[in-house]
Amino acid sequence: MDVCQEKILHHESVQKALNNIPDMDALHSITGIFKALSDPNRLKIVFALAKCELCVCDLAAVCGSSDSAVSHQLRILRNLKIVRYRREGKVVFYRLDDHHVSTLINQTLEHVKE
Amino acid sequence: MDVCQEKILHHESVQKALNNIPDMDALHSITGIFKALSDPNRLKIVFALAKCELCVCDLAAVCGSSDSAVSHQLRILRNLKIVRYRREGKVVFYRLDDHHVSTLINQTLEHVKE
DNA sequence: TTGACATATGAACAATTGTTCATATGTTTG
DNA sequence: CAAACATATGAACAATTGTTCATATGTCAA
Repeated sequence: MDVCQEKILHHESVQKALNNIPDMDALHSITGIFKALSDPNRLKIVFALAKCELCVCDLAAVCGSSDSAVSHQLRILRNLKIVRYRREGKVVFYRLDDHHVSTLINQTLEHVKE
Repeated sequence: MDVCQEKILHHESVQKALNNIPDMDALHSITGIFKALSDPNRLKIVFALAKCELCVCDLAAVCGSSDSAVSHQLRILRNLKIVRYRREGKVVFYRLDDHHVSTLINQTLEHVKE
């Protein structure tokens, strides 16, 4: 009812805005990244891995949560190509997939500090 | 049980990682920003406002959702200092509070494109 | 003041999320 | 091969989230 087009107050601006909005696919890719970084434990994982390579139970110690919980979180980060891993015997080492993400969180740190 | 300290495999790395993790307050400030940007409609709002100032019902048209829903979302963005507003008569115009956020989403766009 | 309009907000409900627990997979060592 | 260990995963449950609906606030014009 109030989604009705007749109600738009500033047509040209709305049109300009609409042109600037990425398509649904891109939109969901971006929200995926942000959602991944919106959980304190996952963010801890990323901050930790920004410093050095760590295995699952190291990360569990860092986060103060269980191996299982961390493993679930790591899968999410893996699927989004935020982290990659390398197996060495029984141990699986995780690290950041690229430096984009550290840049991202550092930039957000700046925003927050003000 | 598996949070036990004895299980840590790489003590020095864990220590180094722990030193790199911001305190809880900073951590929650950052996750707050990311959480805000992790909703498709809020992200649309931010992309829209990156282009020009818009009122609530313009934004509703852009997002394809109700005025009320948009207003609720705008409060979240307002509380996080992501957007600011200006009243002109009956109409309230929103715009981005600073350019940090547009930088942030554009950077994420880059990450996603690869 | 009254009515119309733009926006804001509280309550409630459905959908999503993160954890735990149990169990499975994969790897090394005896 | 079996046992021990590191990690992964599915199901289920509690907590959080985004929307809708009803109503409230604030502003303008008559």
